[in-house]
This record gives sequence, structure tokens and C-alpha cells, in this order.
Amino acid sequence: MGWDAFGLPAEQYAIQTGTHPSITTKNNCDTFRRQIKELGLSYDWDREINTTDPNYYKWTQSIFIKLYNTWFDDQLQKGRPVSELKIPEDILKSGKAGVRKYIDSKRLAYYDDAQVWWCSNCRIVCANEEVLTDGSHEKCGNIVEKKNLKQWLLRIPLYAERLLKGIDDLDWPEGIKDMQRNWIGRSSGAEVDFNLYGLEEKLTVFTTRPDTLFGATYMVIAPEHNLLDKITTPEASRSVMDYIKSASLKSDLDRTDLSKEKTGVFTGRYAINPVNLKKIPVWIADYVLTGYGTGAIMAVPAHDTRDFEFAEKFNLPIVCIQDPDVTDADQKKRIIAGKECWTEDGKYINSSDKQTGIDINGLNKETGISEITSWLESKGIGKAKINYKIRDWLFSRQRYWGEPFPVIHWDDGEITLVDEKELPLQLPELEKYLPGETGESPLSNATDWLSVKDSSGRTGRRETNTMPQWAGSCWYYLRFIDPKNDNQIFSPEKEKYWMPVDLYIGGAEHAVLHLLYSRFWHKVLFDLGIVSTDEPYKRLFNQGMILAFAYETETGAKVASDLVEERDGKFYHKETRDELRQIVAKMSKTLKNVVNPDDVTSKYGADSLRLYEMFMGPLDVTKPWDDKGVKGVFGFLSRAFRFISNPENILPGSEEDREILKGLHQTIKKIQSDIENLRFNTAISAMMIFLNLIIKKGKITLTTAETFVKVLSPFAPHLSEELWLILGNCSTIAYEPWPSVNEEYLKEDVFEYPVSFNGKMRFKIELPVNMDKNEIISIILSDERTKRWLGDKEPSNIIVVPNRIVNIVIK
RNA sequence: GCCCGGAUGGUGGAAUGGUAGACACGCAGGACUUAAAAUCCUGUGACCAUUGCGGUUGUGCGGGUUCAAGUCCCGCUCCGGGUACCA
Repeated sequence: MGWDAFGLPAEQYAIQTGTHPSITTKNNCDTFRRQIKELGLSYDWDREINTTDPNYYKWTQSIFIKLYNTWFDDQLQKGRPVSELKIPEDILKSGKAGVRKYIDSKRLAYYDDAQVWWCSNCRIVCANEEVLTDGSHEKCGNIVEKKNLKQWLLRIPLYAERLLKGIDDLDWPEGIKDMQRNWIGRSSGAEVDFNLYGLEEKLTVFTTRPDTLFGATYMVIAPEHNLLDKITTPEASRSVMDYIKSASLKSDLDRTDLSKEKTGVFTGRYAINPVNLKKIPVWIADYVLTGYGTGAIMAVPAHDTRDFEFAEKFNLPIVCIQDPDVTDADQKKRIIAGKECWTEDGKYINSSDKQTGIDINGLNKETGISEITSWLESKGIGKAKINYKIRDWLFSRQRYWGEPFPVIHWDDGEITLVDEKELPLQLPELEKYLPGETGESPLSNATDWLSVKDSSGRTGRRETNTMPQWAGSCWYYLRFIDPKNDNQIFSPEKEKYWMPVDLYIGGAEHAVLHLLYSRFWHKVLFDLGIVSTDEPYKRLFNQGMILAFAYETETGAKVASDLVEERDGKFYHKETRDELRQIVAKMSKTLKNVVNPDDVTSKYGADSLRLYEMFMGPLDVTKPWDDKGVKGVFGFLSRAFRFISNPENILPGSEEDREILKGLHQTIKKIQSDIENLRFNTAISAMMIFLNLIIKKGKITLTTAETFVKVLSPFAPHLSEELWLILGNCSTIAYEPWPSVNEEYLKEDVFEYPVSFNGKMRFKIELPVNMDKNEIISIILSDERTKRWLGDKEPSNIIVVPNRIVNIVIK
């Protein structure tokens, strides 16, 4: 068991109550541990770990140091120690500071400005989810703003290609693999330099469609583009400034929202389209994001929907350069006239220029892209480029309750890391968990802890940011291998024995972030020779979330469950007496619709709770909790106990009824394959079916009873142990071997064929399993019922699928 | 908006392209009981027919492929997850 116990909720609770988060964290873990033990879940408690334990986060800090001291060798596609980094001659000549800057630019972890949401009222950095759609802070209603703060970032995009390729061989749900691929977002295209009128600087854009350069009629840069100040002309300055201010209030999500109106302003500057030397305006608009590509685009409204919308709104020229592959003549006309956007393939038109000497008219997309790209490369104004959507990972938080960075900022500007031998760098005790005056982390209040002095008297400050909760959960599976090792993160021999993780069961909400971050760290550790596998999780399975009933009024207002009463199957508000709607929603404290396992356990026992969780439905589906369902499995367990524990039902001797034997072995077989496929709901229903059978039959042999209890025991261990003793055994059932299936009992002599006419089942007929097709046909054709359904018609075809179905086709 | 899931009786769900609704809850009727609870038995998608055999229809909506579609393909609707500082 591992407790991932750092993070925002514990910290917020601390701010509200003044209780130190380590105390609440400990209490919560104690409760969960007790509940888990009561349920009889077989965790290895000798391997219990907690990410907030200094003996654990010591190693989290150690991994951070390793990331900092690693660079990515593009040639080898591999992370390597910075000590192996070759410094170019000219950098060496530039002196110590230059060398340091060069190395820092290669490290997987680096320190730089990054934008965050800032609430000046609470003096706190807000999570995106804390910022409401109107741009206000959900806690205080103050309008938040974007602010640059010094942050730690990790260069995960360097591993994009490795992370992408690795996905192919994983035994994971395809949907999750797709989500990771899309998140990494590899796209190949080209970078193109545009000259700007009156400026020396060039404006570089990334485009997946360099072939459409002839259709580029304007350019757009992001409001945060670093050339913005230079590009903006004095006349346009005022409107550009106003625009930037309004854009800074929107989240990236709002900015890319296609349903919203496009916005933007002209910068006053023009650029030159390199393929035809035409003068095109440079605009600023927030639908271009600074974090993707170069933060600037060439706009081809005729062949890109976002550019098209923008051009229509601001009356910018739309030049069609592709004769579309469509049959609809009207649509073709509209597209060529620039009245409709076309993003698919077609033959180029209007795509040649005498001055530049380029001509791709008549070609198709694929050849067009390669032609233009090689032309750009030959002229030195562009190059083929692979771009990734995945961005550097912002790896620091202005919070108290997280791992401190083992980093010292010296007053002379140098940054050094704490020596590994000095780890863990422990969190200092604080009285207040609120952030400092300037937006610094709460740790800036820890004055004693904060200041450091080295042997030569140089003074410095410790890093006050802390790591995000991802840090601890990124590698916890590795610490399970050797949780008590004080000298090493784990022993390499043990790592080789255990890795990779055979089966990882986790929620689909971790589809991208946690699972991608974790894979990234693992690959770095692999490159450094610390782990022996390239991928951490061989097989992944997503369990579904358990929802619960909740209530809302006619108008949709949510009502906490303790204010609801049930009468005659309808639900009413206790105070207003209004009738309420029962809905299904995520369990939450506000709706008071959480289920406390203690209540269920005290009423129905731990086995009922276990069984119900498994019986509710497939493991991977979200489903609502319903107390009545617990009653159902409780009934099953009670019937099983009553039947098996009653000596009158257990026959002496070993001669068992054929039908019971068949049922028993069907049940074992079903449960066995269901467990392997994590389909516990159908395994339980198989047991119910068997129990119904033996109750009907009345008596079973001791062997049958024991076998049944054995297959029940992984699902309901407590009850099974007791039945095992009642049946006369003295040892525990937990170590009994799984019963084997005897196929002999499962053989069938006959099969009941469903006979259908044009796919509709009409009657059934029992026939020997090994009867050949022609014989089956002749028996069925001579059957009275067949004649009735055929009437005076002749069958045009008869399909016989052995031991499955017969279908008679009538025209 | 974008990416990924999902939708089957009153409810949770079952169904290698081959008998839709297994199993369970709920409900109805019955047995036991002075009564209730518990337990046991029977029935239970909808509609029609009912004296019985039965018939029609039905897996979110609209198309398609197939001898046969809950399942495969195309186009939608609604719900859920993620969207980089919840983890």
C-alpha cells in the first residue's frame, strides 16, 4: 500500500483549520488502513510507503537531482549524465558563465519564468480548476490574472519520440493509448522564416501545410510573442495593448474555443510571403497559442477552418490554391471563389511565381509538401520540422505541502543542488501555510530554514517552491520493490526480479498526465541504468468510478442527501416538502452522498461489501452505488452459508449427481476465466446460478461443498474460512490450491438448435452435437413447425452453424 | 472547442456477428405467521391476444453492410472522463 499524501486538499484543510497537514494525513491514512484491513484486502503491509515520509521523499529529491544532472542526446535518443556533455569550442571560449548557461540549456530540469494564474486578493497561485469561466477565483470572486513566476520545468518534449514509440507495445486500453498519442501530438511540417517590412528580425512560423504558402494572405502572432513589441507599430500600439490585456484574462481553453467569436487586432506591420513576395499583414490574435510551435502562424484562410473564420470576420483576403477533390459542382465553385474552406486534398492552382521560380501547380498535397519544403531548404528560409504538442512540464508549486526542492539559490546568482548525502531535505515546521508577500511559496516564511551559508561564507536562500503531487506518485511502484532500503533507492537485483509492473489498475482520469509523467521518469531512470526496463507498466486496466444517487429540485439545484426523505418510492425535501429528482453523480462531500464502508460492514459484513463492489458491473465501467444491491449479495451469502453449514445437506461418500458435477465444473471454469479477465460480476453470477442449482437439488457431497467454498473464497474470504472449518477442516482455506476443471463432466451429447426464419427465432429443436449439416437440414425441413412457417414458399437458402444456429432464408 | 469513453426492462447489468434481457435488485401474487420481519414458491421488457397455442414490437436517434446487427460501417443526440497547478 502506498499513500500519495502530499497535495492541495490536505494543505487547504490546514489553512482552514490550522492543523498541520502531517497530522490530518496521518489520521486519514490510519482510518483507510483500518478499513482496508477490515475488508480483508491482501496488501503486503510490510511494503507500506507514504510519499510524505522523509525516508520516501528523500528518494524523490534524489530523482530530481538526477533529472537536473541529465541531458538528452538527440543522436542516441537517450538521456546521459551532464558530465558526458561535450561543450562546443565557441562556448568554451565565452567563459565560465557561458558554459554554465549552455549546460543549463541542456538539463532535463531547468529554472525559468513561467506563467501562472495569480489571485492578488488571496495572494495565491490558483489551479486552473479554481478559476471560473468568468475569470474569477472561485474562493474569493476576485478576477485572477496571469503572472510570471520563477519555476522549475522539466524538458519532457525531448522524450516525445520515445514516449510515442513506446506506446505501441503496451498492453493498455486502446483509448488510453490514443489519448497519449494525441497528447504528445506529433506533427510533421516545416518552419518558415518570413521577412518583415522595416525590421531586421524574421518571423518564424511552424506549419503542417507548407504547400499552402501561396494561399497565405496574412499572419498571426500570439499575444505573448516575444517579437510583439518590435512588430507593433506606434500607430497600432494602443489597440494592441488593450487587446493583450483582455487576452491575458482568458484561459487557453477559452481561447481555443471554436464556438466563441474570433478576436484579434492588426499590429500595423507587414511581412513578405517568401513564395510570391506579396505584402501580407501581421495580426495578433489569441487563437494562436504561445506554447505551441513558434507562437506564430501563416494564415491560409482558404484551407484552414480557424483562419477562414478569422478572415471572414475581419475581411482579410481568401485565396484558394487547391482545386478540391469534390464532385459537387456548386461546392467546388464556392471553394475556388474563396467562399468556403477546403482542408482536404486537391490539385494546386495559383501556385507558381516567376520571380521566385517556384511552381507546384497540378501537384497533389503529398508531393506539394515535399516540393515546397525542399525549395525552402535550398533557399535557406525554412526547413522540415517535427513539432510536438506536449510542452515542458511545469514542475513547481507555490505550496507548503510538497517535497522541498534540494536547491540553493546563492546570492551571487549561482544555483547549486544539495548533495545527495544530505538528503532528505526536510520540510520545516510552519505556523502559517499561507504564501509570502510577493507570491512566494509559504516556505519563504521559514526564515531559519531558508538561509544557508557555505564554508567560504557565501550566503544563499533555499528554493521555496515545492514539487507537485506528481513527483511522489511518478515512481512509487519502484519503492515497493525495496521499501525499507536506507542506502539505495532499491536494490538492483530486486528491481530486476520485480519490474515491470505486470498489471496496473487505475482510473481513466490518469490517462494522460500521471501515466505519461511516470513513463517519462522511468525512461530517464532506464537511460541512467537505474531501472532495467524501458517501460514501467506492462498491462493497464482502468477501473470505473463508483457514483452515487443524489437529488435535485425541479430547477436542477442539488440537495444534500441528508435533507431527503423517501416515501412510496418518491423523494421529497425534508424542509420544503418539494418532490425531488433522483440523479446519479460523483460521490462528494457537498452532496453528502458518500458511502462509508464502516456503515456497510457493520450492517452486512465485509464480504457483502466486497462482493457487491464486484457484482455491480464490469470493473471498467462507472456505475452508481445502490444500498439495495448490497442486500442482494448479502442474500446470496446468507443462502450459501445456510445451505453449506447445514449437515443435513452434506452427503457422505463421493458419488455425486451428474447434473451437479456438470454445474460445478462449469462454474469453476467460468470463474477461472472471469478472474483472469477481471470480470468479477459474471463470476459471481455463475456462483449464484450454481447455488440455485444445489439448493433445488437439496443435497451435495462433501467434496462438492468444499470445492464450492474454495471458488467462493477469493471473493468472500471471511465467510469461506468459516464454512471451511464447519466442513471439518482445521487449517486455513487461503492456501488451498484452486480446484481443477474436469472437462469430462462438461461434454454435451445434444444441442438445442434455435431455428430462425429470416433471422427471427421461431422454435427450438434438440439434435445430437455431431450431426452433419445435411442431416440437420432434412430433419428440420420435415418438422411440422417448419412447414407452418414456410407456408407455400420454398427456402432460398439454409444456413447451419454447427452447435449454434439454423437460419432459413425465404425470399 | 479538442481528445477518449459510454448509452440494453422500473434499477444494476448479461450476451466469440448467431435464441436480446443471464444473474441480481425492485415490484406483484402465494405459502409460513395472530401479525410483521426473515425465509420459501410463482410471475415479471412493452403492446396485443388469452380458453390455450401464441403474435407484434424492442438494445439513445437516422441510414448502411450481412443469411443474421446490442455487437461491424457512416452521420447525429445526450451523458461521463481528460484538457497540462485536483491527482
